[in-house]
Amino acid sequence: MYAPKRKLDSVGPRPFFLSSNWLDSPLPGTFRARMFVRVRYAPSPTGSPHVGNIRTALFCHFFARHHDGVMFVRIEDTDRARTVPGVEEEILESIRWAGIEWQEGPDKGGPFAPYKQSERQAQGIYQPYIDELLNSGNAYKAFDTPEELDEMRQYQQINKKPFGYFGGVWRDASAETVASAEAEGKRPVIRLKMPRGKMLVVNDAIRGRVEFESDLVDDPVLIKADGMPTYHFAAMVDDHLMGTTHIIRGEEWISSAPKHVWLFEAFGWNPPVFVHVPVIKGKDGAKLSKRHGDTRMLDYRAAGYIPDALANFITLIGWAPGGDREIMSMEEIASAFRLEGLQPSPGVFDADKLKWMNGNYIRALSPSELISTVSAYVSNPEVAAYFSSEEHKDDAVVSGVALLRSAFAERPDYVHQVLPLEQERVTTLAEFGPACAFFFVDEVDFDEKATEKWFVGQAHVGPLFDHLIAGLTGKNAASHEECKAMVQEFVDKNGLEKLGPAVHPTRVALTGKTAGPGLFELMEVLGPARMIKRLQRAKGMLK
RNA sequence: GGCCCGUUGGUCUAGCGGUUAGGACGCCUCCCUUUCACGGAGGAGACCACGGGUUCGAUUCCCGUACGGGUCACCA
Repeated sequence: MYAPKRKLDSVGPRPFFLSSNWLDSPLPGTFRARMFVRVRYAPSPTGSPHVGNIRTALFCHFFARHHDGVMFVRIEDTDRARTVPGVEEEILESIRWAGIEWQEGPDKGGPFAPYKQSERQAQGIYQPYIDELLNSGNAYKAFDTPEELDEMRQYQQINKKPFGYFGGVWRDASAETVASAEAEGKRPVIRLKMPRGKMLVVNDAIRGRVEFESDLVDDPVLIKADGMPTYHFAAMVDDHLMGTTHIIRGEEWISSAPKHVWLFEAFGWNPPVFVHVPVIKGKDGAKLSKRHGDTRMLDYRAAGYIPDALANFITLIGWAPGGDREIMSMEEIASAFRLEGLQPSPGVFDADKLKWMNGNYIRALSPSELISTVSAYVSNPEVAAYFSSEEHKDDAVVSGVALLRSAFAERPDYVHQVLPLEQERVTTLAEFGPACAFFFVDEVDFDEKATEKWFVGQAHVGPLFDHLIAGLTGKNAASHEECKAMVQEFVDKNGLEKLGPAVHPTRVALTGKTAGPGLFELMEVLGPARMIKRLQRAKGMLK
């Protein structure tokens, strides 16, 4: 288990080089590599985390690991209406499955607990800060009704004005006006008073200096009418309070970044470094979302992906170690991870390449890892549910996995022999089901093309099966070599030039298919009893 | 529409002023071989979006244009 080398109590006034200008500083890379890092992963529990969300978490994790820093998780649940029960658990489960390690969070506490904004709000943590802003004149109460705001937006749209709230009547309303509105019992929101005529600079670690004209940035709501803070407010206050050194988040946040830097400015706080990572796009070029299908992180677990493979693959979208390296362990990525390797442009999620990578990871599994991995997979109820759903319906997988599951329980030794035979032929764990099914069923399903090709009009096949049945009868086991000798003997006696004409029909009789593991390996595992039965049944199908 | 960001083969990318523009996925061919797969060897595929500069020299630096993306909520 990874433990931060840095003591938590070292969080405090940050050294000069952690200012957002750190990129401009002449400090050599070696010095930067030792910089103190505290990063947060701040998801909102409004829906199942998808691969894009988890990639951000992965970046946080690798960055923190690389610098022996701290990663913490903070749940941004300030929108009560949109908070979905159970999602918080799913988020934690997703990042845990991805192999991410965090040192502080809602599940494990930490020096800055609580790590859930609804709880922080309940403790009154944000109150003094909003009061400070109100007192310093950097925030104001606005009493507009939703209808009025709608009207404003329509007006702006029609007149092609910049959209947004640029003050209305409340930005500079007199104390009396505000007081009388309050006396009427109206519930205001509190908005940040953005500066006018100023250039707001966001120092982004990937893009460098990004400028925004403050006149074009509207006044964001800080506190909603129900008293809850918005993301803009809560996240920045918390990032300051929790000692965040780097805000690693999706590129979709970049346009609200000037609001965030201004907030830090208004408080007189030293801002963290912003790192806006590029979005992940679907094949259609648009930001990855549910409608692209197969984006939910845990669906990949159900679909048979190895977490390390998925993690490896998605961190490579938008990040590269700088050479030709691609297949990298979590450790290797952590040690190679530098912000400089982050890409500014969005990347497309290529499911084919993911499959290739997953196949690589499956092949790299040791015999014991193979067994434990597949065993855990087939006993996971998520799997059947996933492949029974309408979008992913695959009966072959469902039944194959069920076969494997009961085989694990009833004849583990047999399964252990079977699995390695398909290891280099599958690209997902799910494929083990259909691929291995023939080992476990009483009667194999015959592929029509296979029987047509090898069971029809091939005079030597009948005698071949008889030969094998005769050779197998009375045996308890038949080794790879013995099986091969048997087939070879038939080939020699009948003047067949190659092994093929004997091998292929035998394979079809035994497995029902034309593709699969080496015939003799598979025969050894199958054993004489099963083979004799199958050979006899196949004999009856010859034409 | 405003603002912001981006642009190297279909996709992920290396490159950080001078390269036959490298690798990976996918695709094709061949080899290995009892099939499939793995593995190995090749191949097709990029006028480095376009147009201007700067420079002895630009994929690399600067400016435009085009195209793509992001964002414009009392959501995050």
